[in-house]
Amino acid sequence: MAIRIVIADDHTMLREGLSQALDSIPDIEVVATAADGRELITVLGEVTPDVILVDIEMPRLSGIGALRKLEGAPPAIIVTMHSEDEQRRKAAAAGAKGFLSKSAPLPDLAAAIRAVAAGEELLDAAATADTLDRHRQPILDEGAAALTSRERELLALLASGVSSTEDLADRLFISQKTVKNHLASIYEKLAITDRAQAVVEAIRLGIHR
Amino acid sequence: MAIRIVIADDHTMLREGLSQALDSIPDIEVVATAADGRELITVLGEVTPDVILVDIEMPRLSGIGALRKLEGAPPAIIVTMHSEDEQRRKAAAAGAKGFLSKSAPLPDLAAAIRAVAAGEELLDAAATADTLDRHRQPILDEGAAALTSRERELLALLASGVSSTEDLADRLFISQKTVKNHLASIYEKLAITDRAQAVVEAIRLGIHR
DNA sequence: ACCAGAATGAGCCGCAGGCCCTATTGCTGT
DNA sequence: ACAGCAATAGGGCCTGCGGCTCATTCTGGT
Repeated sequence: MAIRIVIADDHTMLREGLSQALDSIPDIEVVATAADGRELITVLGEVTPDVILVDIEMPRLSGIGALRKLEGAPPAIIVTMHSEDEQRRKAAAAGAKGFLSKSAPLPDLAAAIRAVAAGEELLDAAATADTLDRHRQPILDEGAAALTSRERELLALLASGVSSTEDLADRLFISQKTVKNHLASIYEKLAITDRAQAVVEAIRLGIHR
Repeated sequence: MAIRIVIADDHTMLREGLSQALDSIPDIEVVATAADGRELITVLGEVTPDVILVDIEMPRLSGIGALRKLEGAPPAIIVTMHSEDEQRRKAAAAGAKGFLSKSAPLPDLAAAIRAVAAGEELLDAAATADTLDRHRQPILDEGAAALTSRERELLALLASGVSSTEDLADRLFISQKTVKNHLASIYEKLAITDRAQAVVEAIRLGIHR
């Protein structure tokens, strides 16, 4: 269901941070990480993700170097510090399907992952913005996409710790009956049975605040 | 309660990624981020965190440059790409209280934040490992720290979507009665009243799997 | 003009969940 | 030897929650 990705970067803070951030996006799942090119090659022998994110500058074996050795590997997005045209050219030559600066906002990265997973390319700097826009929306599972705005509000409140029917009703300025009706509707759409599971789903789907 | 921090780094992926990762640590709260030195100075005029994480290389105004201008600012940890002694010296001269490589593991960063928040310094490379070890443990609030291992197990199951007493009992190989007793004990310790709130707390405290 | 769906509200009912109390066993630290 | 606590289990009580059905109003799309 979710797009499975592997992240390769030698800086643990970026690697782990990005890993958690992307994992919290409902249609993206980080299945493994690697600290350098060789580790990436090893990891790709064990798991088969849909997309790989690769830093250029890494010890032992660079991202570009790893890509050259990886024939028939999953589509790669090169993530780099300084986005110079020279590097973009090298990345394309090494077989990368996408190219993005580390200064790019997270929603852009998510969109890039979806685009590449869908078979598109993000190499031409001029066309990138347009391609990204076409993949802005997260691919939610059926039920989650069917939630109405009021249902999302209620879910967000639940996920913030407001659990009783009375409190929910007060916060939303509606009757307790309506709260229960909304909840029943949420349960049906998300295929769950109670508030505890609703909180789990709300957080998994990133429905907060 | 939690240690309030601000993150300054020009690479959005590291900034946002780290922000989410650190925010998920129960005793750390990211209150703001900045994309360069000048933004950092502006931000510090609006919020007063306990610790600031500062990258060295940033456009417009570098981390070191910003620190020099910030007299009486919160204690800073310099986070850098290449941890050379030369930079470490400059950071110390600019008034930084800590110095850490971006290749450092996240638990080390969390420990460094706790150490600096507690008034310690992490400038001497030789003493760093030792200081970090003294701050490995997250400062949980009273209730959370008082949870027993069995209670944590139960909470983790709850947070994974197992919500009914029956299912919980089956998974833990205990009677439904005992499940209810454990839950009651959890409610008391965390000052909550039901399973939905328990899930919220479990995830906030990072009790998963 | 019409229909589908969102948002609101209600009644009814059965059971699970939360609350209070008690009890036994086994481990740990003093 | 003893106190304290974790982990286990049971009984009773009562309310809130979830399931089922129905009704009204307003909006947006065809």
